[in-house]
Amino acid sequence: MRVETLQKKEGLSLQKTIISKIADLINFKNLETGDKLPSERMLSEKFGVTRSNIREAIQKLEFYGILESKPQSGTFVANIGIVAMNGMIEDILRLDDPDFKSLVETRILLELKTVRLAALRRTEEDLEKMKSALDAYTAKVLKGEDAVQEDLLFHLAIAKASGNSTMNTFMLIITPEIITNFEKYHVCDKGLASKGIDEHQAIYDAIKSQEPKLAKQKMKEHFSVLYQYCYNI
Amino acid sequence: MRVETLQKKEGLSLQKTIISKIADLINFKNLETGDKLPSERMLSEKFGVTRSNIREAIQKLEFYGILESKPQSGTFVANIGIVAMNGMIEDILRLDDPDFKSLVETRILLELKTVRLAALRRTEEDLEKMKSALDAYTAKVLKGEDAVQEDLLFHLAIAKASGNSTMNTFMLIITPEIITNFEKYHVCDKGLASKGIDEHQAIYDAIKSQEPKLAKQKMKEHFSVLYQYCYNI
DNA sequence: CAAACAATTCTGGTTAACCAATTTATAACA
DNA sequence: TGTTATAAATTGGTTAACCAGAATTGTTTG
Repeated sequence: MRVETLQKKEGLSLQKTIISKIADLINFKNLETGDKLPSERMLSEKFGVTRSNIREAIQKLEFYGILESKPQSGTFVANIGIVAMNGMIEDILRLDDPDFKSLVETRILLELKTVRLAALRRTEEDLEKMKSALDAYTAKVLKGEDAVQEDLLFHLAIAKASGNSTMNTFMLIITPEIITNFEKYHVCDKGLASKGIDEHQAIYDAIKSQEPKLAKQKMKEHFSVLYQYCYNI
Repeated sequence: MRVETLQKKEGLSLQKTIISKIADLINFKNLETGDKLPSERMLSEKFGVTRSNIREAIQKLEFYGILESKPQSGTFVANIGIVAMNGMIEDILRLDDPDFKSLVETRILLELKTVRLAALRRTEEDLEKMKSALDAYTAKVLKGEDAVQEDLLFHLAIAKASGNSTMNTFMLIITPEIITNFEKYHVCDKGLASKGIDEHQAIYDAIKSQEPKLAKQKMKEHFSVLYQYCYNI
């Protein structure tokens, strides 16, 4: 276990080293938007690491939109400028793993927005999805079973109904970590389950009747426990 | 170009097919949290695709926290339950590429929060970072040059100062796309550049003097043009 | 001298063989 | 029979060879 973690950290810091070296290279050689990077093979030799290491680093920089790989051609500096690139790489290198409070804080922010948008934009199909998720949640709770998953599926259905694909994606990204941490820390109290049903129902009704402010208000009430966790403790 | 796009789409739909098949497999075999998936080799044979394809699909599901690969052991269903998994996979499969308006809408939401948090939590070091980004932006604008990058670096510095690593990451994710689309659609008007300096300065001052509400208000004013683009046009 | 063509080199992507660690099966011993 | 020790098979990860296509260079021809 300790070895695995260590290796992972070593691997991560190796990747960071490579990213940093690539950034240095771009700066030192004054590469500009659209210029071609040295080939992966050349970089791997130059830095004394394997081509796989280089590829991983490049792929990460590609994910953040800094580089762009074209098959059978080369890897190029994307059309964000050098200044932005340097700033972003600096940020990427110092990125910490998200802590749970950051996650919750972000979730609350996102959901207060998605629920408002959902109330404005939801289609009939969206309503059906939310309804079935809500029913599944209610059924589980009434049986006295754990319903964290169904809970979050209802919230994801709202995100979907918001019509904002970026927020939908972000909700998908943070949801699994929320689930695991919820179970780990036992944040949610089972005694509040039946209360949860009413709250969900109220949110659903507000979305159905297309009242954005009411929907946001109901969501806020639903999050009151989370608020406490996030800011009071 | 058309061929490349087509191939990419084919590759993407192939991946979606595989993801879908993996989900079917988990459901059909009633695999539960912690259970082991068939080996990559077996899956590749079963689905009639290469192991690389399988690995990519698994990695994507790993990114969303649905699966978990352990070296020299196997790939396992993560400890989010089956119900949540099915819901999430459904969402993942239908995820569209984010449109620009979603992006802008999300950016506005994030920044109105990060600027508030930054006003509350900023350290002296954060202030220095923001100041230097601000100076770089001002200098460029006064020289009459394009300063989209410096602009966004200032905003990223604010995200950093918010102390919320999740929001910081999300800002990093959407920033490159914002930059390229800004340049493509010429959303920002150069005539407004000097106005931008004042607005940035006002935001910085509010953060420095730790006035969250004022900071949010100033950011809102700064975004007025974006608001118009996002909701009026 | 310039333009068109051909062959060679170089590119990122892909595939298959390899590796070390793990798990399982087998056997030997108490 | 139960337990431990050992060997064989299986795992995800890694590496290196391979591929098709793009880019470049060199040659030839008008």
